[in-house]
Amino acid sequence: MKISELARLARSNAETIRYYEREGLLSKASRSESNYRIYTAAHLERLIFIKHCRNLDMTLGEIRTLLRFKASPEENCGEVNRLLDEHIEHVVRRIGELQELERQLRDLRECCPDGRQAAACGILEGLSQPSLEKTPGNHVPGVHASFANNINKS
Amino acid sequence: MKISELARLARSNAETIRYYEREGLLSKASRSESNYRIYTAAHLERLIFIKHCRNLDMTLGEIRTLLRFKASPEENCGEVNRLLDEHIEHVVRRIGELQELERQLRDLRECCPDGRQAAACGILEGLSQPSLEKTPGNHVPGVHASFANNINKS
DNA sequence: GCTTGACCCTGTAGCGACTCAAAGGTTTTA
DNA sequence: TAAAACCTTTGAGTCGCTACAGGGTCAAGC
Ligand SMILES: [Zn+2]
Ligand SMILES: [Zn+2]
Ligand SMILES: [Zn+2]
Ligand SMILES: [Zn+2]
Repeated sequence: MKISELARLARSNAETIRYYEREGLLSKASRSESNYRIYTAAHLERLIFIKHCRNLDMTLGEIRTLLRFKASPEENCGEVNRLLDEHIEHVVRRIGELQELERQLRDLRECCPDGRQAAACGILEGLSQPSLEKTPGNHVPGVHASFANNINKS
Repeated sequence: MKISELARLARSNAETIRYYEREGLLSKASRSESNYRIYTAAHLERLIFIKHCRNLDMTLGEIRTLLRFKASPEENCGEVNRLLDEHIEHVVRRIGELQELERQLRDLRECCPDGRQAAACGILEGLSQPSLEKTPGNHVPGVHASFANNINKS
């Protein structure tokens, strides 16, 4: 099959598939006479696997590790289980950060229940106070970014 | 003061400050004879405001809006309050997505409580099943990315 | 006076995981 | 036969920084 059919079957899209090939997640497809990529059922299976992992918010690095284990079925899967445990920890930690964030935001929101002049807005005022800085290791964009981003000193 | 002192006082760093200037969040500093940026207390105040907003995981776009209101104190702050409500919604939605993710990950983890051969690993097997696709609008990297990213068709 | 080191500047590239568009080649359909 | 619908490569854009590289400036110590 050609790339757009593979994309349709995996509910992915062609550009993502080419990207995965560049990144080495998907092995290079064979080519037709006119240089079109030709895929097999094995490619589809692998792409679906990747998609499931991405649905679970794993990084491509984590997925690469899982794929290595899929490729060597005789090895012990302890590392797979450990990877999943760690990833669960990534998600749990991020949930905690966001819950703390929600608390802070709701506190702030209560500073201005009604519409006033901006000069008297409790929210703008609250954001100007130096007291808000207590947040520990937050403002993390993604589930993983808490580790990548927090190499800042702050 | 020069840029690194501003950075120290705001617990930020010089490169970020220059980036904010490029992005128009911080007004251009005046320059010394030797072309160094020279900052005032007003810059510090504004930078601290920005930092608080970032600590609350707002985007630079959201922050830009808030800064506009700070700059025009006679306007009604209803839009500020609305922006905050929407941002709280961003966070709440992301928490929900991540909780669903955590459930799915824990389900998957239970498929392989012990270390086996990778060929028999319940996790690798679970990820290969086509059943996992139920997740609705997920695999979203950040609090906001759920809106930016989900313009994909999937 | 001279060197060292700590600053400062601009400009560019990189991160992750794509997404989009340009500019062209091929295949299918009307 | 011509238009539409594919396919190809390449390069740039997203977000919020961070990290160079390759320079200029400045204060202190010798
Ligand atoms: Zn993870
Ligand atoms: Zn208000
Ligand atoms: Zn928001
Ligand atoms: Zn296992």
